[in-house]
Amino acid sequence: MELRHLRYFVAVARHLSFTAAAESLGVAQPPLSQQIRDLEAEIGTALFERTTRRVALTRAGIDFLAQALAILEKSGEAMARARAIGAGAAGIVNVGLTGSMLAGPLGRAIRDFAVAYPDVDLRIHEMSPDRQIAMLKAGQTDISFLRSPPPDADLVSVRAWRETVTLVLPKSHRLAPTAVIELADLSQERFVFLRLSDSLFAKHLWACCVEAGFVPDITHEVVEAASLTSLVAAGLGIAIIPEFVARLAHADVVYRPVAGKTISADVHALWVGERAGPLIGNFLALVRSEA
Amino acid sequence: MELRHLRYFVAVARHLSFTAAAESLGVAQPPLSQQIRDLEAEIGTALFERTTRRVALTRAGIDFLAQALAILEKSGEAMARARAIGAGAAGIVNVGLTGSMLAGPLGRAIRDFAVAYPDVDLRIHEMSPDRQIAMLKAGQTDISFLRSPPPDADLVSVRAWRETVTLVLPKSHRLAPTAVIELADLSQERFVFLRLSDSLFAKHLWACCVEAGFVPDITHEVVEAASLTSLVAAGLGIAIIPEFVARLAHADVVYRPVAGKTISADVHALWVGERAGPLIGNFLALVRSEA
DNA sequence: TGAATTGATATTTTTATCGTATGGATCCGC
DNA sequence: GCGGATCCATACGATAAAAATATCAATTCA
Repeated sequence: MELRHLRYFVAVARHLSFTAAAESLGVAQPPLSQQIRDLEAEIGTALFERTTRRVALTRAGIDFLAQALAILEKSGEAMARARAIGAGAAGIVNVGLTGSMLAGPLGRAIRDFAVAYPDVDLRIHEMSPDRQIAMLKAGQTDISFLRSPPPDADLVSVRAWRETVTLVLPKSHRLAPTAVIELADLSQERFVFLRLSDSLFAKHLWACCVEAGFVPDITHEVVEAASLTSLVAAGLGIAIIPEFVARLAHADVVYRPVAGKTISADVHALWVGERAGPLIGNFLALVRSEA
Repeated sequence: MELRHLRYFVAVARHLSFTAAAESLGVAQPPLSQQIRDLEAEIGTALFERTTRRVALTRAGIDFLAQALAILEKSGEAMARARAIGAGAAGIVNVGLTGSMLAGPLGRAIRDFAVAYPDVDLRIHEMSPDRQIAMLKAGQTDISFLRSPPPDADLVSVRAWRETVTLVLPKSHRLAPTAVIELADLSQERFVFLRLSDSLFAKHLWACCVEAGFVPDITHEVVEAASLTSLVAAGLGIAIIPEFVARLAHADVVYRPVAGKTISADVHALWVGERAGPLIGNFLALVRSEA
């Protein structure tokens, strides 16, 4: 049995006429009769009761009609779904990221993507950077967003958006009134950092401090980027955070740009080259257009 | 797209090898490649990622595999169902009858039929005789069982089983001790009858009485056959009932055969000739074999 | 009763599927 | 690193399946 048999059968069952059905199918009547005959022979029972003048469904035919319609509909859906997935308009995208990403273009991109591709299931997985890389390689996520990712032969990496950093000071800090602050001015400060063992971005900041001529005095290490601002507000030190995170303004702190050589907080997208479906490309393109 | 494409696709997806899949399908490898190629062209997206050395499903392919399996299974089921219905091993049978039938062979037949044909849905519709005939003609029931059915050009009728009648007397009745009772002996009795306007069988009994030389004195008319025995037990008259109904013995009455010319209570099966499916034949054959 | 309509049948034409032969690419063993 | 083996793709002739044309038989309706 082939789908053609079902298409022909449904046409005859709809019109209850071989002639009319053949016309609607765009074929001649004899091949239609022949195909129905073949179908009945394969099933082993008559689907139509035909006199030369009237065509009627048998009981078996009535049941088979319902099944045939369901099968044909399912076939069409299967093709449409595969086509949509292939075109990147349907499917699942698992996105790895750290919480501090969502304040920037990524947050907007996630929202807009859901609107643009309603048949795509976008799933967010908030994790530490090294776990993100492990999940990517294990195939459990499709794309990850990291600041300062390490080079890796298995992974493709492009910059998703440019971002710089912002200094966070307690309102009462001696430098709070100062407009222009350079990194070197902070050599005697006490710092609140993301945990160096977790955060690649924190290591990058540390390296920038060293390049500026001092080793930062890190008094507290936290995991969540949002915690940094709170600790600064509590007067436990100062912090350097990605500029978009500073948009979640806190009343008890002030934000100041870091003058001098720009400190990068750029975010890079990473994925496994071979498993890059069109969905990933579509999503990444949207993220970059938001920047 | 044809089911062949799905069969071929599933084979390749199962083996993840064109060569092995072709062998399992019993075709050569090139036509298999060709069909997969055609399928992918029609869908508009690749279902496999192939290097010359490795075959893997794409995301679209993974989704399509699940759909293809479901469609193929459904196709097989549809054929099997149609085959079963055509062979009279599946479907629905609507049976029209009056309650007094179920005490006889029909009750056993219904039970046994459900065992023999588990895929057949046998539905009982208890109705008055004229309503049964109307339902038959309207196509709402498939077969009916009636005593003394009227001849009808649209309906086919065969005797389903032979049955005679039993006289029902109150225990205290003057004839209760008598073993041999003829119909003519009852000319002075008061009778409980099924309603003459409803029951063809009651009309038949009335005619038998007239033939025996008297017009029965009908003091009560009821609809349910079971009510007859209760009324007799209450001393309101005597009754003549089909013999199988007498099997539901009542403590306050006695049952006596009617001697002389046999009074028929035969049950006939009726159906519409053109709409007689194999199921009806199978069911009727079982009923007759129970008799 | 005869014209018209409808489905079945016979035969030719066309299309599509299949099989064989072959080529290119990768992997594996030496 | 080289040669054989394996695997999928391509090309082409053979074959089978489907479609079209012509025609027939049966029924309906005028």
